[in-house]
Amino acid sequence: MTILPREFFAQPTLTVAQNLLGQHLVRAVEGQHLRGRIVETEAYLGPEDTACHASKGRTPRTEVMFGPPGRTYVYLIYGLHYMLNLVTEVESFPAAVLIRAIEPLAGLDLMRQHRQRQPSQTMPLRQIGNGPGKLCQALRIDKSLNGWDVTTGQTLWLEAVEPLPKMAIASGPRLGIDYAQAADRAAPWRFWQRDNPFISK
DNA sequence: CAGACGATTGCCT
DNA sequence: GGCAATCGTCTGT
Repeated sequence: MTILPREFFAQPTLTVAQNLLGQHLVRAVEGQHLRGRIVETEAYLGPEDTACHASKGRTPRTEVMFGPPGRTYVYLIYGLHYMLNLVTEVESFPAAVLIRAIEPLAGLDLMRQHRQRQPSQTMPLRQIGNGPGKLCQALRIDKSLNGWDVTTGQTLWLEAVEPLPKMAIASGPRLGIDYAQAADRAAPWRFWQRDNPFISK
């Protein structure tokens, strides 16, 4: 078992976004390891990318993206949902990869418990982590984990798996960024594992 | 300090 | 397909 090191994240963001597909995201909570395979990501490419929060400048919220790679950027959206990003590139270049979906592998009961609204029925496996807000809820990720260093192997980290072959990776425009300029809206910077049933949408 | 709004989700018709 | 939920962050007064 190898924990993804800082060098993995200190690369071009489009490279990291594709290489993250298939890797295991692990969250330690209540003495358990909740584990999911990353199956969908989106790249946010820094100050020139008008879809990237950091294009608006350096603010308290975007500060962590200006820091070293290998840390989390976690923020609240719509007052309801947390989003998990991993900071990429060299320090002071503000870019990150949004984790959009995971395929649950271990700790399923606790993940379901985190996601459950009515405890009466069992949530289908597909719906546990097939969206950026859903996977944060399943893994109990909130603002307290913003800025977390994922290379320490504690609390939240990534474990290395063989990267997917290029053939297995599909790409398309990013979602929910109507506020961005046309060219940025159209850029195919969302990546997912082809034919995987656990992607969002 | 008021106002606008968002890298979404789930429920309703 | 439409739309409400719900609040931190940012902007402009």
